[in-house]
Amino acid sequence: MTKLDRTDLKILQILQDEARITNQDLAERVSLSPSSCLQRVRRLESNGVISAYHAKVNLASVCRHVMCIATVTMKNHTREEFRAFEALINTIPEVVECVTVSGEFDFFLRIICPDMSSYLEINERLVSSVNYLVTINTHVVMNENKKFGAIDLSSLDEGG
Amino acid sequence: MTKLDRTDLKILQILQDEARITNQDLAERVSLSPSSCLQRVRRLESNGVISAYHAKVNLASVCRHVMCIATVTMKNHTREEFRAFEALINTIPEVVECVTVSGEFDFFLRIICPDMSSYLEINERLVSSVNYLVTINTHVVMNENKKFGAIDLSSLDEGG
DNA sequence: CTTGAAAAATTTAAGAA
DNA sequence: TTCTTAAATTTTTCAAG
Repeated sequence: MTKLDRTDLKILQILQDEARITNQDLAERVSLSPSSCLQRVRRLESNGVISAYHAKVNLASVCRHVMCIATVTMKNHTREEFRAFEALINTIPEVVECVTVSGEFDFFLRIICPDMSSYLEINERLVSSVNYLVTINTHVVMNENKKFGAIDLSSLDEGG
Repeated sequence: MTKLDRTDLKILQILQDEARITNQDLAERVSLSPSSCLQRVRRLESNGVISAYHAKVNLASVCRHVMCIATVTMKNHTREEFRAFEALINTIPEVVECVTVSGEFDFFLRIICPDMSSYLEINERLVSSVNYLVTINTHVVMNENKKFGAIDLSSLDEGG
């Protein structure tokens, strides 16, 4: 783990929300010269502190779609079945997120697909993956109240 | 809703994962001249098709933290209580995502905070918001199997 | 949409705090 | 080290076709 100083955190905070800011503007915002600002950004990139830059696309303007969140519970908690399920997930592009969790569920999935009938197909593939020893509950996203974008790094640093 | 042609979709697909690509390189990838490529990107931005550019920060390299997913069920499904809850969500930076869903739960929340004790504080604030007429179930994220980044636009267009 | 020139930004290198 | 300055390179931007 690299040590990050206050300036690095400022850079990260800005780039989280304005990833295409010019280096000159960024340098000014953090009170550095452009070259030393660039040096820090490059270091954050090569250290993996910044792992990627994403454009956020307003899907509604591209095409109709549905977003669902599915809770998944495996009947048998063997390593093999988990591995098999995770492997399957990675072959389905509509499954855009998968996390393993503690508690009554094993996974949360986020699935984005054109309509409910295509959702049902995906659901069937997921359920059949481990010989139907899997319970999936689906929740259609009706509204995105707060979207996952930037994280307030200061709320993490100072003990929330 | 703006009409998007094949080239726009290619641009969106690339920018989703490589938001800081230079316009020259982007132009080459989509077989356009730099100036007309830039024109398209600017149009996508001003139409809101591209809503933001985010740097993805590897939180583990910044500081210790926990990510939780919480399911929320309101006892009373009145508009006022929903509004109150949504308003509260927006005052808590550690709640980085909130969606309204159909099914047995009303909301899914994603919460990122320094540790479980700060999580408990946030939980208490959420529960007390509507006179404790709210049920929250917490799931600690143990592993991020597949992270939410780019969406395969072709899987949406062609009927999944 | 393309070309091509002007303006701006990025990147590199030399050297100071 | 990390920073700044300054020059060279590359990119962005805009006008004209």
